[in-house]
Amino acid sequence: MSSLPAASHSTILEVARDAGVSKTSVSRYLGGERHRLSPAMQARIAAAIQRLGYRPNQMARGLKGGRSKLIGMLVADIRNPFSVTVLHSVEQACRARGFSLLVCNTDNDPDQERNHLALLASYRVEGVVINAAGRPSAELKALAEQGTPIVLLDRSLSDVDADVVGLDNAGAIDMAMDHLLERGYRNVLYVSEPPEGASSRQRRLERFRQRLAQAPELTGETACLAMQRDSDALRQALHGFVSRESPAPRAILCANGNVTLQVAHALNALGVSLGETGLLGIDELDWCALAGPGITTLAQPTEAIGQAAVESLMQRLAPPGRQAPPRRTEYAARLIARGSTHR
Amino acid sequence: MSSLPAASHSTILEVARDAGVSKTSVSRYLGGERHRLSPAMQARIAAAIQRLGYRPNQMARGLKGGRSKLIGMLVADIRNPFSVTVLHSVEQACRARGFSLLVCNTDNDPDQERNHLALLASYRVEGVVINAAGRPSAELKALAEQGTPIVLLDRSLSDVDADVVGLDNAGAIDMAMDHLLERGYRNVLYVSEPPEGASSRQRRLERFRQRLAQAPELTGETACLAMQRDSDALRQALHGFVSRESPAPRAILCANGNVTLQVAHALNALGVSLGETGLLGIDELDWCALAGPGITTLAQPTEAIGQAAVESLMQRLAPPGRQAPPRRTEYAARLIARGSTHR
DNA sequence: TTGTAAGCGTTATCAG
DNA sequence: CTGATAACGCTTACAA
Repeated sequence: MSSLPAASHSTILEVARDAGVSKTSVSRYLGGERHRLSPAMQARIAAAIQRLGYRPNQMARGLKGGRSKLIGMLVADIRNPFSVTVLHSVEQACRARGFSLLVCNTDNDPDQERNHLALLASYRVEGVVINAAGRPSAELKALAEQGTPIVLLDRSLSDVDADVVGLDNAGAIDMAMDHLLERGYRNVLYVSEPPEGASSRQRRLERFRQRLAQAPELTGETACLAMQRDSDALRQALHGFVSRESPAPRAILCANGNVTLQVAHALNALGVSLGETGLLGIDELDWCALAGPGITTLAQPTEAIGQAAVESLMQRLAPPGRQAPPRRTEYAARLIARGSTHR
Repeated sequence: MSSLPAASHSTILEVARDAGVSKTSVSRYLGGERHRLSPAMQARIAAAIQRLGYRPNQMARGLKGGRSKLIGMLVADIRNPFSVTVLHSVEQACRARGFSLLVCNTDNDPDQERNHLALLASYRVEGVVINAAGRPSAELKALAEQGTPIVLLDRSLSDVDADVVGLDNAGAIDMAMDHLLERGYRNVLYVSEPPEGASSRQRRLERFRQRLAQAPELTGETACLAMQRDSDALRQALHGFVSRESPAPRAILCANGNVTLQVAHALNALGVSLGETGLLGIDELDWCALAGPGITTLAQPTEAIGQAAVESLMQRLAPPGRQAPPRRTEYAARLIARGSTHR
């Protein structure tokens, strides 16, 4: 039994020679056109492939027809559980359709975002899923103009044609406020990261203010702060809110999972008791049941979002004809009530 | 101002024509050989590239020299925070060296693992970082035999040449046990997922048993269970442990972050008070300070692990000569003491 | 049913 | 310094 050196990768030509057929036939065999080959030839090709351990070179494959079979995904922060869950579902959806996912983490850095976009373009990705900062860079526009389908997660961008998939932000805020009101809270602090370019953050903030304006029985305020571990600014904002005289029961509404985490840390440090002071966060996290009496959350349908994103890409990939106008898909949040909103 | 159609991607040939030079010169310009071109030509090429918005096609690039500039990474569970943190650091390290990362999530499924490996091979990745199940598949061996550098995270594989980077598992268990002893716990339950093929799990379990055997003042037991949300088996095991008569103070040692999460859920459901019953988990999680009095953990140096993995790949990529034998790099854990081990 | 030949966009090897 | 020209591994008309 001779050990095969298998020094480098074998090519389609080698397979063809080994099987005593032409490259074309092997290519056909691989490209799902086996029905056009005689059984005998199929068998010989299969054997040769087996023998040589042949694997088609996707690079070469992509070169001719332009089918890289690659989808790119830009993630603003890969350590954010929401992003990861969506990423997970995007990857599965891609795989299910024979695509692979090239994942790029931007760490919320616009420079990296532009670089990554250029990179994805250079690998000729057939579509891009973007969950990142916001400013529509030249790179993004170039991609769009070249006809590469783009889908935006959670935040929309003016100025560039792309489908948008995400949460029904206004609906989520409504759901949160309804819950807090029902539980008897009457004074609400909305904590968010600075909205900046992120349309979803803007939308949530805006809706919160609308609700405040609409409900006379309610008072409230907002705090937009950069969230970092053990932020003094956050601690002070929270301290100010919880220590101020207020006859109305108080609650804090967190704009996303990261805010919830940092607020929970800060409240913990301040010795605030959850429930008496309400706490509700957008984004479900796997530890929310464990902190104090449990933290009430609004879960996003991450699975559906990821699938819809890929679905959206695929639709635009299929017909070379005229494209439908940009479309947005919004999903409703799901409330998970826990002790932090139980007075 | 005419709007450029920019229908498709422009090629090096188009740039060459636009600049009135040859393909070769453009290629040289791009390939870091500008010093061999006259300033005049450089300027014209730069202008043409700018004008056409040209981006080299990595696919075509990879075809000729075989340099795909791609590293593959197999992740067993992308929703595991430890994996994500390492992934993050691997990606940064790759980028810093001009490589991109093709990430594949296997969801702990050996089939997917093999498929993904074949996929990575087909994209001619120049190296692979693996953080996944274990059985050395034919695909993995093929990759190794073709000379693709492979580095294993956290678990080693007999039968295939690969560097291994991970935690000093025995040292971590020692650190944990020393801490528990120092805090006065004398009866320890070690909870782990079934070790199966995972060498690191085996190593930790084995060391726990050794420590038990070495310390006469200590009693203990182990529970190896599949961890799933709200597992009955886990709840029963924990219930048995905490409700049994025992004069010696009890503590639970969790083999990894997922175990810690599930154990924390189960203890919560059982109404066990943390601290009185000790709890210590391997892997630091960002909510550990928030659960009850805070959960004591052993943090893995995830950053260092990711960097070392890529470093390892790069070293084997460089010299085409004879390769050094497989090497293993182990890092020490760091103890973060919190209320859950304070009686 | 099978094969021949012409690219796909780059880089590398030669000559000028 | 600069430029033809031949690969690289594969797909795809176009023939036979």
